[in-house]
Amino acid sequence: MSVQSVSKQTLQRLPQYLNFLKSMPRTGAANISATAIADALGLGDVQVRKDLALVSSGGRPKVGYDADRLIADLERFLGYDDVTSAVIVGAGDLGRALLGYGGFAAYGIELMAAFDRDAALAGQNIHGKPVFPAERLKELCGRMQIRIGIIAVPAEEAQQVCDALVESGVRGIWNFAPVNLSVPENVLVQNEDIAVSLAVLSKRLAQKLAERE
Amino acid sequence: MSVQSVSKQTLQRLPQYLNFLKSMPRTGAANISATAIADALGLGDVQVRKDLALVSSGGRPKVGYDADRLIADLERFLGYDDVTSAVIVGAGDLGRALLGYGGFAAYGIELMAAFDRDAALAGQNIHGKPVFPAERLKELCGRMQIRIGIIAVPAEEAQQVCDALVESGVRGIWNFAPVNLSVPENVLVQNEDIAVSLAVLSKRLAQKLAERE
DNA sequence: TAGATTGTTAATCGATTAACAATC
DNA sequence: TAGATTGTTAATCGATTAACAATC
Repeated sequence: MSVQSVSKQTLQRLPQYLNFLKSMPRTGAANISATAIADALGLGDVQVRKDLALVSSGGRPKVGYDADRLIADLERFLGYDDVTSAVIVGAGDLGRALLGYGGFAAYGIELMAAFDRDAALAGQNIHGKPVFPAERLKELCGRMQIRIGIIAVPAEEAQQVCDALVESGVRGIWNFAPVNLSVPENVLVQNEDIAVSLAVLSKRLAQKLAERE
Repeated sequence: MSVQSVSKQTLQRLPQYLNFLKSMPRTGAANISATAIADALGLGDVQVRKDLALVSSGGRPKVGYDADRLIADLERFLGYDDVTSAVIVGAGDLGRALLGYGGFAAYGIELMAAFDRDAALAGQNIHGKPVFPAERLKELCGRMQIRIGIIAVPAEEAQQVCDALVESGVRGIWNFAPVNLSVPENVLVQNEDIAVSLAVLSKRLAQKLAERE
């Protein structure tokens, strides 16, 4: 299947549409217009229409889009169909929160297990997923053909965990530790930096408060 | 103090620079060039220089920037100087993880307390911050002059929590629940959508894996 | 038919990159 | 002086918006 290319901005809006559509009360005839989506999310209607055109061809003049079909089209586009196995390393607060997040499936990511250094956690189930001791990481990731590793350990351990994941065949790393990981060229790293949002929030608020003066 | 305007893209890169500079080993003469930063973060050197020019005027030809001064300039620009009080609502896994995140201060956000519906949590300290029962939210937020509320409760409760925060005078809301909150016009909402990153990761990986075929 | 809505083509806007002058 | 680096001005690139035709 060809992977269509899509701009980063558009790609960031698509999950919002999906999210919004899923949260809509499903009452009877479930059609929705691009304009309604745009209003709800504070975007331009033309922009929404253009984004959706990349994903679905189900829009009908005067009627809008069939919500269920649009959800299905968005999920297909975003990867629902070809499932990738993932593990989380680090079963602390953040790791647990991620284990409890139910939305992975919609993006084609299947969370198989967690790993933790703490032997007391190993053997437990968290949100229905098994926790294994860190020593078994390489062995099990190799065996389970894990493609994505999610790093939720303290900054000091992140590089080491990253190396172990790469050795066991992981191709993509979602890094929640505030560190710049070094990886071989064929491995993809995506940094999840809470500080980015924090800065944006802080700045927007400062601007807003300043306006009012 | 005037709040300079800065593009969204630039604003998203500034915390990365700050992060990187802070994680650098501080060995002797601590100068760093825009090119070095760019290489480390996978950006263009001209872009880094242009971003930094908005924040600092400490760059010297041939020498680069003084790392400590650049850190200070970034923090000042990002709001370190004018501190805003915040609370977290919801002391579940995610709330706890946020309470343990030490980086708020660098962006001028001071985390005062957490609230939770669960009476058993109230009275405890988590990562050194007090947890109060949800019933006291309005009273205490009003009294403490809280400006930012961080919502880390399940989706079903988010709107209700949001309303309570707004009533008690909160001006900015950082929402981790996958819901579109409705707020009065003078309140700022920033949605933290893990699904956005997830989608980006999933798509980038699919593209990467497809390339190799 | 008239009105609402989609989808496309052209114009505008903004961000990135390239080229270059300034400086230590 | 020569080379490395900053910072600025102009050119390019890409994304958003506006205008409009198509359609139910």
